[in-house]
Amino acid sequence: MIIAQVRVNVSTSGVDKDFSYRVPEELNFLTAGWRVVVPFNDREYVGFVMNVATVGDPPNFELKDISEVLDAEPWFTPTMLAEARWLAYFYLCPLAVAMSLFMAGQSRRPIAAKFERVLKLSGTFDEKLFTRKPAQLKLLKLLRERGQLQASDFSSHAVNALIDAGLVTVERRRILRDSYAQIKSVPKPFELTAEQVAAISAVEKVLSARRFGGFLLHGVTGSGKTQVYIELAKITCRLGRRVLILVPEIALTGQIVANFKANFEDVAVVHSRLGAGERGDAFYRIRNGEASIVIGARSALFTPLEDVGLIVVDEEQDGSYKQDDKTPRYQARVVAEEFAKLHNAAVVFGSATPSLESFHRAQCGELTLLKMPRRVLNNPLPEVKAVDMRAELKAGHRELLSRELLKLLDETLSAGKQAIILLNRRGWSTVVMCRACGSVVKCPECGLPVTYHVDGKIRCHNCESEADPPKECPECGSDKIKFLGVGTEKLEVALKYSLPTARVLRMDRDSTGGKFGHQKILDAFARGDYNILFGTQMVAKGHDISNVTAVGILNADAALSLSNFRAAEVCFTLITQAAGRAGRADSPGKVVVQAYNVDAPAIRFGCAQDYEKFAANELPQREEIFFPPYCRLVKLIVTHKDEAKAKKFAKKIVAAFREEIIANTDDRQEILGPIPAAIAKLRGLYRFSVIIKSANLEEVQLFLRVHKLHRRDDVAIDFDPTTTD
DNA sequence: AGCACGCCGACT
DNA sequence: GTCGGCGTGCTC
Repeated sequence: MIIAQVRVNVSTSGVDKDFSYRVPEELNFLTAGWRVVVPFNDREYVGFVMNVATVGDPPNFELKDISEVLDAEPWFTPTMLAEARWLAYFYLCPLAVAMSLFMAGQSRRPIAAKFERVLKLSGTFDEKLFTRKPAQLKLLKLLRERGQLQASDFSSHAVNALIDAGLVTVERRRILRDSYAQIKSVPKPFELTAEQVAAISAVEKVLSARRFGGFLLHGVTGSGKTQVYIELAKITCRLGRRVLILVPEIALTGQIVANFKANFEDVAVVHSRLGAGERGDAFYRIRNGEASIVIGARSALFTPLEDVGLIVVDEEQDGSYKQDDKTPRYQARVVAEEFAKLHNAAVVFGSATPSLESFHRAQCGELTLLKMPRRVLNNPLPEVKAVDMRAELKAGHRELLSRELLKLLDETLSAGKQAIILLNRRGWSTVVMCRACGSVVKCPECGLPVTYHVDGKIRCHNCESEADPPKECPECGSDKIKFLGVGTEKLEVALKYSLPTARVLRMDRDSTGGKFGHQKILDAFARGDYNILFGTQMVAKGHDISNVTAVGILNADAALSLSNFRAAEVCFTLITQAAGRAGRADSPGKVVVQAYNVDAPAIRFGCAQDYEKFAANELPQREEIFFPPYCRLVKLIVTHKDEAKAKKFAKKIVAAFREEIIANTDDRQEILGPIPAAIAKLRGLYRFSVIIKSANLEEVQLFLRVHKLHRRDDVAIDFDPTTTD
C-alpha cells in the first residue's frame, strides 16, 4: 500500500504534524511537494504531500484516501520545502503556515490559467468557394498573410465553420498576464566607476565559486548601485543561475524593473498588489524556468525560483522588509541570507544608509563591506542647510515653510527646475486635542491618536477606521476641540497659498490607490506636469528624476520624539534619502531641512550626509543601552480578555525567563516588561508586551519551545520587532 | 479550523 | 436539577 504523509493546511499549532493518507491507485504519481485535497475531521482541506512511501503492513488505525490533486505538478520544489522547514523552525510557526507563504495568498483553490485559441491555416483554399461567405474569406486571407491569429478576434461562427471544413486548426495556448510587460527602456550608455568595478569583482569571486557570501554595498545616493546589481545579475545568468532582487515596496519597483528589463529578456515581477491571476502566471513562468530574474517585495522570497546564485536586498534598511502583522513575523534580510546559504548563493545588501545591524556586521567581518562613496560622473552631493524653526518663530515667521525654503522653491521654479518636499505625516491635522483638559482623541478600536482629514473625518492610521470628529471632549465634555499638527493635506493648502502659480502634486497613501498609483504620480511629475512633488516618505524613494534640484524636509526631527531606540536612525535615514533626490545630473542640488532641534546628532549628520560619523556616534549609545545591533530582540505579546489575567501570565513568562535563562547563562540577556502594548486593547482583548534582549537567540528560541509559547494563540512572538512597546 | 467532551457557576 | 459558559483534546 502507498501511504503519503500529508501536512493539512490548518493554521493552528494543534495540527502541526503530518497525517497519513492512503494514496489511491490513480494518484500513484504523487511525490513530496504536491498540493492535494484530503478528508480531515469530516471536512475537506488542502494538504501538502511531505513524503510518500510503499509499506507492507498498514498502521493499526483506519486510513482515509487522498481525495484529489490541486495542480498539474508539484507546487513545492525540494528547495521550497527546505526553505519552509527552516522558516517554521527559526520563527517557531506551524509548518503549514510557513508553507502558505509560498502560495502567496492562494491558500484555497488555484486560480484558473488563462488560455487563448490560436488559429492556423491547414493547406490551401479556393477563394471562389467563399464568395458568399465574406467573413470566412477575410479570415482565411488574413491567416495566409499573418500565419496565425487569435480566435477571439473573429466571430465564432466563421471560425467554427472553417474548423469543421478542415481548413483551419486551433491550438490552445496559455496567456501569461503581466502588467509589467509594457515597461521597457533601452540600456543607457555608461561607464563603470572604479568603485563599481571593485564592488563587482569582489562579489564575482563568490558567484563563480558558487558558494555563499554576504556583502554590504554601502553606496551614497546616486553612486550607481543599480548598475552594480545589473552587472552582477549578468554574471550570475552567464553561470546559468537565477537572480532574486528584493525591493522595499511597490513604489520602488517601477524604476528598477525598467532598468532590469532594459538589460534582460526574462524578468518576472512579484509583489502583494499583483492580482491573483497575474501572480499565478508569474509563478508559472518562474516554475518553468522562463524567468531567470525575479524582482519583488519581501514576498518574492517565496517563489519556485530554483538554483539561485544571487540575492540582492536593495535599500536594505527599509522598514517594509519586516513582516509584523502576521506569523511568521520575519525580517526579509534574515530570510534572504538564510536562503542564500541554502542555495550557495551570494547575498548583497545595498543601501546609502545601511541599517546599523548590517553596518555593525560588516565592521565585525560577518559581511564584506563594499564602499561607493562617490556619485557617478562625479556629480556633487547636494548642499544641505538646516533651518531652526524655533529661531524662525522668534523672528515672527509662523508659516509652515521657512523663508529659506520659500526662497529656494522660488529660485528653483524660476530656473525651470522641480522640487520635492517631504512631510512624513498624512492628513490635515495630526492631533485632535481638547484645549480644556489636554486629552487627545484616540481611536476607540486601538487606542492610538487619530488624524483629522480634509474631508472633515477623523481617521485612525493604524486600523483605518473613520468617524466624525467629536463636538465635545470625550474626557471632560468641553467643546474646545482643537486640531493641531501638520499633515500633507494642510501642506497642500500652504503651498498653494505661498506659491500660487506653482503646480503642486501630493503623494501619500491617500493619493496613491491601485497597482500603479505611485507610478502614475511619479510619471506625471517626471514628465514635468508639475513643479513640486510633496508628500510622505514615499516621495523620497526609488526614483531618479534629473530635473529635481531642490528638496525640502519639514519637521525633520518629528521621528526623534518617539521613544523608539531606532528613532535617530530613522530620522537620519529619511533626511539622507530625501536629500539624495536632489541634483543627480548636470545641476547641483540644494536641500533645506526644517527642524526644531537642529542640534540633534541625527539632524546634524543627516545634513552633512555623513553616514559613518552618524554610525560612530550612534553605535556606542546602542551598546551602552544594550540594544540592536548588540543584541537580538524578541517581543512577546500576551493577550486575554481579562486585563489582570493577561498581565499575570506575562509576568509568569518574565519570571521563568529570569530563573531559567538569565540565571544560568554566560551570554548577556535581559527581559523587560510586561508593559501595556502600543495597542493596549484590540477586539476586546487586552495586550501586554514583554521584550527579550539577547546576545544568544538560540537560547531564547529554546526557552519558547520548552514552554510551548509558540503553541498558544494568546501569545504572539515577534522576532526582530520594529518597536518595543 | 471546527467540533465534541467535560467541568463549574447561575438560573428556571 | 439543568443550561450554557469556555478550557482541553482530537482530527490520518
